[in-house]
Amino acid sequence: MTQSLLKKAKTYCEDHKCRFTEPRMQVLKIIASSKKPMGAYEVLEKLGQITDNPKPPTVYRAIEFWQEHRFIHRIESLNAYVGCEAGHRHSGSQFMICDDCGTVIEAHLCDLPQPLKDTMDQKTFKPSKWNVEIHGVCEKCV
Amino acid sequence: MTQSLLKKAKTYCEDHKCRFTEPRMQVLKIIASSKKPMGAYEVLEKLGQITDNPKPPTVYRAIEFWQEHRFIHRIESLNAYVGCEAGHRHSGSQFMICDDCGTVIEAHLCDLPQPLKDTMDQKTFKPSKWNVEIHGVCEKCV
DNA sequence: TATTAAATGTTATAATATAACAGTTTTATA
DNA sequence: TATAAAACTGTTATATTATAACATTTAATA
Repeated sequence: MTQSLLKKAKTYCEDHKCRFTEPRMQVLKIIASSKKPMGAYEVLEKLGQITDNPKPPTVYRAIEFWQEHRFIHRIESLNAYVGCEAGHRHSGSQFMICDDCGTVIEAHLCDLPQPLKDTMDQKTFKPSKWNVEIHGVCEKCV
Repeated sequence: MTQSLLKKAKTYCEDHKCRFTEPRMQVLKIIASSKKPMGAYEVLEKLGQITDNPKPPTVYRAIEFWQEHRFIHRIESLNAYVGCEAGHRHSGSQFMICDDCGTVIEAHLCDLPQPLKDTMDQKTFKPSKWNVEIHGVCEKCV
C-alpha cells in the first residue's frame, strides 16, 4: 500500500495546509511498507539507513502527525504503529492481531457495536474515541 | 471494593494453590483502593510508604500475577492498572475511560459483539482475547 | 523582504518495563 | 522429618518507550 498511501498523504497535506516534509514522508513510507506494526525505535533504525543519525523526536513527531491525520494507527497492546489506507473520519478503530505471525488486520466498523452503545447509555457515558484490539490467530497461522 | 476484592483474592489463592504473599497483597490493596487506574510507579511509590524501599520488579511481578488471575486489568491506553471485582473467566474486557476525571468504568460483556464476530468470520480470524477502550466523558463530567 | 508560524535538529532525560541472579520460603516427597 | 524441588522475593542493572526544552531552519504571508 506504500505508494498509494504516500500519494494520498501528499494530497491530503496539500489540501489541509500542512507540510509533507522529508522526515514525515520517510516515516510514513517506512511504516506503510511494513506488513507488521513497527515500534518507534524500529522505525528510527530504518530511518537511520536513509538519513544521517536521526533522533527519537524526529520519529515521534512524524508518528504523532500521521496519527492525528489518521494515516497511521497505534496498536496499544504492542506499542507499535501501522499504516491505514481507509481514511475514515469516524472515531473508532478495530484490529485483529495475530499472535503467531504478528500481522494486523484492521476492521472498519463505522459505529460502536450495539451492546457497547447500550452500555454507554446505561452509564450515561459520552464516547468520543474507541479502540478494539483482538488478539488471536490469523487464517494463515491456524 | 478493596476489602471484598482482597478477600476474594485470598480465597482464590487458597483454592488455586498460589500464594497470597505480602507484596502481592499490598499491591492489590493499593490498586483496588484507588478509584482511578494507577501506573506501576505510582503503585511503587505508595508501596514505599508501607515497606522499605521496594523496587520496580516487586510491583511488576505482583501486577503480572493479578493480571493472570484477573484481579486487575491493564488499561493499555493509559499504561495503568485497575482492580476488577467481576471475576469473569471469559476473555474480553471493555472500559470506558473519562478523559476529564480519569475514572474508569468497566463493562462486562461476555461475548464479542456481533459486528466484530462477523468480521472475524470474514477474515477467518480466531480470536483468543479482546479488549475495548472507549474514551469520552462520564456522567459526572458532562 | 520582514515577520510570523510551522517544522526540524539536538541534547538530555523522563517514564515504563524487564533480565539476571542470589537468596528465601513453602511445598512435595523420599 | 530431612531434603529436594518449586515458587516466590530482593536487588542490581539495564532495556524500551516516550517527551521536554531550546536553538535553528524553512515556508507562508503581510
